[in-house]
Amino acid sequence: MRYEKGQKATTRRQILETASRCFRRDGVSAAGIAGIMSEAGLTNGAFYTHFESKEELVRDALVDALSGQQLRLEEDLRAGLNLEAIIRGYLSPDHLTAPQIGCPSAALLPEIARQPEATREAYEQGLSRYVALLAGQLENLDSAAAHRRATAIFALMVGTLEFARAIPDTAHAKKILEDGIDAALLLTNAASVDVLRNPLEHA
Amino acid sequence: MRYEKGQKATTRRQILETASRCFRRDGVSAAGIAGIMSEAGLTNGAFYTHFESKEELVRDALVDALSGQQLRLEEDLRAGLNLEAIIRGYLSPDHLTAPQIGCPSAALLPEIARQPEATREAYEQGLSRYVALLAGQLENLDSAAAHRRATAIFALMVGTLEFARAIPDTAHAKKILEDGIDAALLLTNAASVDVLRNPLEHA
DNA sequence: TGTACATCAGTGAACGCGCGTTCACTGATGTAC
DNA sequence: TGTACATCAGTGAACGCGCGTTCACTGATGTAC
Repeated sequence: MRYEKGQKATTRRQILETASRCFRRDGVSAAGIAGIMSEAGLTNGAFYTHFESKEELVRDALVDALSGQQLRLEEDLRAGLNLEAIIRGYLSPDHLTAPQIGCPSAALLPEIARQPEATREAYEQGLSRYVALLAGQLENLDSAAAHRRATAIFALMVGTLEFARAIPDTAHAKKILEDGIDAALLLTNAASVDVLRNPLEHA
Repeated sequence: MRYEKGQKATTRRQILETASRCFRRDGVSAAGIAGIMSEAGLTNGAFYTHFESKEELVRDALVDALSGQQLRLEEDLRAGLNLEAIIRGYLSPDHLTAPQIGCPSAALLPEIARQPEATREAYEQGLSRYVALLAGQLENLDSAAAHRRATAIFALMVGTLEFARAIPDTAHAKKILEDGIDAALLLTNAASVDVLRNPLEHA
């Protein structure tokens, strides 16, 4: 059959979004083409009409997930949420239990480190953009320091969510999320290491 | 042939250590039994003399890697290293480029979250013991607060190392490690969130 | 001391299965006349 | 307006391959007599 104009682009979107979900849920190497295609409502053969290889799908799906995450953050900021609200949302029980639609970093980071260079470059760009958005919310630091601090805050958020997802004790997992929130807020509010080492000198 | 007494235990150790390296290097689902066995100098058939399944190997290899990490930390502390030195060692270029013999959390966390409950329970125990050791180094906080802070510091360390490993730009990766060190030290030295919010009140 | 046998860690081929990828084919729709 | 043909997204079987796992077999050594 011949399909309506735009049909191919729609299908590609569908595959991309399904793959992005499958990768975050099952891991990149554990998620197979046939499974992704069938979950997208298609058969395995159609895959190569849209992508050259699994490697290309991984890269495109990662880019898609990263830009989705960025867009959601931009919306949240436009809606007036402050950094504390962003952090609380990220380290929430909802995000804990929904890796398949959540942060691609928290779901895939060590596996991204094992991907080909092109994929890792795409990741680096997505990460930098996201960190830049967070850095813009740190008003008590100059631009360079804010970027450095935002990198660490996001690393803390990712590591905390990964811990909480890995352990089977749900109550303990939620406590870990709380610990992460407290420390992230501390990093958000602290002006510099020096202030902490000797608060009086900076009074 | 019949082997000397203790031969079987030695071989099991050899398989375990090889597997532990392969899992951290390639990921759990990407590392295969045949590859691990051949890297251990054996053939695939011998595997089931020592382990019931890949799942059991994963769990045992993870436990082994976690206890190895704990032992190394205990040695470092006995040798007089303080928390800052521990953090600098963890977020060092050497650790960045040697995931196969490094921290199992940084190499495997999202994949651990997808393992069967028994494996995740084993991970939770290993993590708790490690965090408890770190907490013991936070002298400016009471025991409960130290444990909570240590959890966050370790999450920051893990997240930072994962970021640095994922991005292909080595110079940028090393900057990220530095950002992680600064923030981790800040969390190490800060007494509480309140101090940071209003330093003067606590003078 | 010498010989026959039991032991069992390790070998290597084979099992069914799912992987990523290829390809001849289908068939509804757009286009040409 | 009606008909013949070209298009091409999608189908589904098949490719070689490696996966986790099984199993009949090997053969050096310990043990029994």
